[in-house]
Amino acid sequence: MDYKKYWHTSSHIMAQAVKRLFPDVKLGIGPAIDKGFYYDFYRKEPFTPEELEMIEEEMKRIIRENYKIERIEMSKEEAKEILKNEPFKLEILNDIKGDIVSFYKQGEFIDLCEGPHLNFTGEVKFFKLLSVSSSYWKGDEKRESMQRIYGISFETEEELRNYLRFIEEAKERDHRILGKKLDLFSIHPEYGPGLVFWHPKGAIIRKIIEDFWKDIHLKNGYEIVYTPHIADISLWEKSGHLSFYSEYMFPKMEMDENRAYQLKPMNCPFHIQIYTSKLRSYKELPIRWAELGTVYRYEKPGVLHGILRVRGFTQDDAHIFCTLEQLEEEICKIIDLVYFFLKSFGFTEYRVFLSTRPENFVGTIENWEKATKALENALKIKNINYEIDPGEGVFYGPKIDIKIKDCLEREWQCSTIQIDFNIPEKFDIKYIDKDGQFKTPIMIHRAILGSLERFFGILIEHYKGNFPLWLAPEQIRILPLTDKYNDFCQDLKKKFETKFRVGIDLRSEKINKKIRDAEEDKVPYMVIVGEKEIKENKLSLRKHTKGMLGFFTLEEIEKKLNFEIENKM
RNA sequence: GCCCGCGUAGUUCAGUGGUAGAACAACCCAUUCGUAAUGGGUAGGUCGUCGGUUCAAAUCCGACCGCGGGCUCCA
Repeated sequence: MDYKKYWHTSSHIMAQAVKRLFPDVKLGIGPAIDKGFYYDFYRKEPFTPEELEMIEEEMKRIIRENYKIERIEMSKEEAKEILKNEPFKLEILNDIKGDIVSFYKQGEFIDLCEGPHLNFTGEVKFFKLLSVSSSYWKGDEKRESMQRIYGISFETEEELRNYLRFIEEAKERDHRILGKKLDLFSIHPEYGPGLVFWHPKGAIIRKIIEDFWKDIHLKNGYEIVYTPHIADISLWEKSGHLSFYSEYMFPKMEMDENRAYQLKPMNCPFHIQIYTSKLRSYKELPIRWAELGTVYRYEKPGVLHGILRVRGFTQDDAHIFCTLEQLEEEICKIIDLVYFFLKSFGFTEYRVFLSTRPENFVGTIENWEKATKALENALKIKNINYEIDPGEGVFYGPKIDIKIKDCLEREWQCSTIQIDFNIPEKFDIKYIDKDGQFKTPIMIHRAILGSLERFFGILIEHYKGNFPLWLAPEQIRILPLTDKYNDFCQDLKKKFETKFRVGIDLRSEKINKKIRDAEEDKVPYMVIVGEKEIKENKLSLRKHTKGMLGFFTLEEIEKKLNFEIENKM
């Protein structure tokens, strides 16, 4: 089923309804999007929920009236006459190349549009208008603010219901809500919007991720480095950040002795300093330096979002210094590492993008082509399907971006592999080659998880807070049936504690209440102890969301849990 | 940054000009129970901040800060 066409027609039906109800509203654009459709209208006031209902009713009428949808072609001159009262449409008309343009007409409504569309308005069966928001005309903040109405439509009522349920499901997974409920992190806007405070339960997950990350990097030919959070402003002048990145940088800190320091928005200039601390030989290359480097960027107020978009974050950064000949193999190795990490966290679906040379770039076209070729070859060697994003590379080099799909099929970009010709030249870094000549290495920037903050937010939503055992902050909670068994349970806790992260609920509550609270805290395993367990020397094991598993010995439980942890289940 | 909406107890929310409320959580007491909420009590709020209107402001108006939905941007 080609939903693009379906949704595009739905958006025209919505525009027709709006035009009938509010004739003064001017039309913008109304495309189908990944999931649904929208139409931008120019109007002073936003649409109210009541008006949305009116629009929905009118749309139902248009669908019932079942107009034939006709494609009409005409010259631009004729089109201008039809669109004389639609300033935004006229602007689009002027941008269109060629002399003939197409319109689509249904009933009294006609719209400049390339199509394609359905044949009749009655083919749209079930729809819902979802939200209203504003957007800039042509995405340009200097232009008019349009009112955008989003909607979704399907052929069957069931599909519509499923989609609405999906929206509800996504809300339940919201990392901002789960983060608060599960006591993982907080943000204190009065003391710093976009700055994340990791609570003990969130911090233990971060520690596990960091340890895993360091371990795997050391086993894969990387060396770990640490660099400062601030440096003299001159470093940022030299790197070029002050001229091309200053709008994202926190203001400099003026000091005495004529010095000013700058909080780092990126780690690369620091790694370069380590590189230049001595003379390098070709024998050392490739050099792979990794750092969980905390950077600060002054993101615009409106773009902050939970811990997915923040102002202080820790990148799982690495810089690889290598020769052009080594480039392809290094990229292959990075891709392997990316896939290994993503799989470990339960992400198995990816989309890969190769971004090529943008209009503004540094370096020679020859180098750009070599680097792009290297990225492309690596993808081919790895047999990876990829899409090309023409002109979307960073100004200093081409890149590969890997987007992961979470369990709701939502896409997130974490991993990025960027080739950089610029910075090695800016800092004039060299190595001595076989022939005794000084040469400039190529640098690769790469991040796998992206940032720990964003990745953690994605993980929370992906798992809905039900972390796999290896990540769960509290792996087991011991629930004594009554106070009588508290001492026994305290001893049991000591035994488990040598191998697992264990909690205990000693409140004089009923077992049902203790279970309910443990379930709500999303603790993977509950061990319930009463008369029976002590007598038979077996423990009652309950799994989160699954319920009672049966009776097991301490050893059996340890073995089972260890297996799950080792396999990251 | 722009458009719109919102800001009341730790949390979720009620309260539209006249003495600040509920539930959950916390604390205390009672209860000792077999796989998703035992009962009772106590404590907790300059109603985001500043200013204005008014005899009187959580409530009306303005500015600022922040949050949310989008736009733009991005790890």
